[in-house]
Amino acid sequence: MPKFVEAGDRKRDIIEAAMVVLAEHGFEGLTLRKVGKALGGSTSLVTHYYSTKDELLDDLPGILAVRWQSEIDELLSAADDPADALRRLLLWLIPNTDEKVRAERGRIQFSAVSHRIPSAARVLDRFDHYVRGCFRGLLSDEVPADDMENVIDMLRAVATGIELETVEHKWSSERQEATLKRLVGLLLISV
Amino acid sequence: MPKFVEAGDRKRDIIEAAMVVLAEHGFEGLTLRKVGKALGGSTSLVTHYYSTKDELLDDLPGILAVRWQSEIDELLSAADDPADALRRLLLWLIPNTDEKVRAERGRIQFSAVSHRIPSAARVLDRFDHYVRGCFRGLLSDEVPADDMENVIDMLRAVATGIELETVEHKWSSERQEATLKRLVGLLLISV
DNA sequence: ACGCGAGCGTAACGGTTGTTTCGCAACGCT
DNA sequence: AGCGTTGCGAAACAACCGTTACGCTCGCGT
Repeated sequence: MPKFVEAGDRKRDIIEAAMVVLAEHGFEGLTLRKVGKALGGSTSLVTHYYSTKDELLDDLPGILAVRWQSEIDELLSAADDPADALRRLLLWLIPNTDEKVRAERGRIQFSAVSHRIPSAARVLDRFDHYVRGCFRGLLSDEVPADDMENVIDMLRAVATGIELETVEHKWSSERQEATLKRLVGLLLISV
Repeated sequence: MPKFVEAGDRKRDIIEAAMVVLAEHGFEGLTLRKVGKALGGSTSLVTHYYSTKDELLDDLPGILAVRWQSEIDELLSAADDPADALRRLLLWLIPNTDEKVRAERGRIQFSAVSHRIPSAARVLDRFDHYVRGCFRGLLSDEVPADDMENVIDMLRAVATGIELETVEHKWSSERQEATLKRLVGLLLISV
C-alpha cells in the first residue's frame, strides 16, 4: 500500500463530505462531483473507494448511525444520575446550535426519501430504536412498565416536533428549551 | 382564445400533478417530463403554461397553502364550539389516514429544501402563521395572553412531532391520537 | 535502486435534465 | 370560408449526471 492512506479513514472523510453536500443540496444535489470537490479533489477520489454511487448511499446511513450512537453513549456516560442523563439526552435531540441545525437538515433528507430508499428508512428506524432503548433504561424507576411505551412516544413526539419546527421556522435555542422543559415537566410529574 | 381552456384551471391541474409526482419521487424526481406524463401528455403541456421550471416551483407553494387553508376553514366552520374546533384542528394536523400520510410526505419535501428554495420556506411560514392564528382565536378564553405564544409553541411541537414520527416510523392512527390527546390534555389542564 | 501498484486527475461515454424550436391540429372571429 | 391564435406533441440543444478508461505520480517491498 503505497502513499499510506487508511481506507477506513478515507471512507469516513468521504461520508463526512457527502453529509455536508447532502445537508446543503439534498439528495437531488448529492453528486459525486460535488463530494469530490468538497474534499478538494475530483470524482475519482470518491469512485476509487466506492465503485458505485449506490454503494456510497448504502454505506452512509450505517456510518451515520454509528456516529450518532457513539455521541449519545459519550454523553450518557458523562451524566451524574439518570435524571441528569435524561436531561442531557433530550437536549442532544434538539438542534440548539448552528452546527446541529445543519446536521438536522441532513437528517430530514432521510425522512424525505424514507419511503422509497430502504436504507434511509433503516437508519431512521435503527436510531429511533436506540434512543427508545436509552429512554427505557433511564425511566425504568419512574414509569410503570405498562405505560412505558406511551410515555416514550410522547417524549419522542415532543423532541421530534421541536426539531422540525426549528428547521422549518428557525426557533431559537431558548424557545426550544422553554418548550421542551415545560412539556417534559408536565409529562413526568403526571406519571 | 380557441379551444377553450381556462388558464387558471389548467395551472391548477398542473400543480395537482406536480404534487403527486413530488410526493412520490421527491424534489429530485420532480421533472417536467414526469409531470407532463402524469397529465397524460408531454412536457410541452407544462412549459406552455410555465415558461420555466422555477416558475412552477414558485407557484406550487402558494396554491398549496390556499388549499390547506380552505380545508381548515371548512373544518372549523363545521365545529359546534371552540373546544370541538380545537379538537378537529389538532386531528387535522396529524396524518391519520393513508391519503394524509401521502400528503404529509409531500409537505416534508418542502421542509427538506426550505433553506435553499425560498418559496418552500415561504409556504411553510405562511401556513404556520395561519395555524397559529387559529389556535390564538380558539384559546383566547382559556389561556392568558402573556402565555399564549408559549402554549401555541407546545401545541405546534406536539402536532409536528407526531406528524414526523408517523412519516418516519409509520405510527398507527390510534398511536397518534393517544399521544396527542394525552399531551394536549396535560397541557390544557395546566394553564 | 527499481518496479509495481495505490491514489487520484483528465477525459470521454451514454443517459437524462430543462429549455427552445418547429409544426400542426383545433377552435373563435370577421 | 378563411385567418390568426392557442394548445400541445416531436425533436433537438447544451448542461449535467454516473460510470469507465487511461495516464501520471508517488512510495513501499525487494
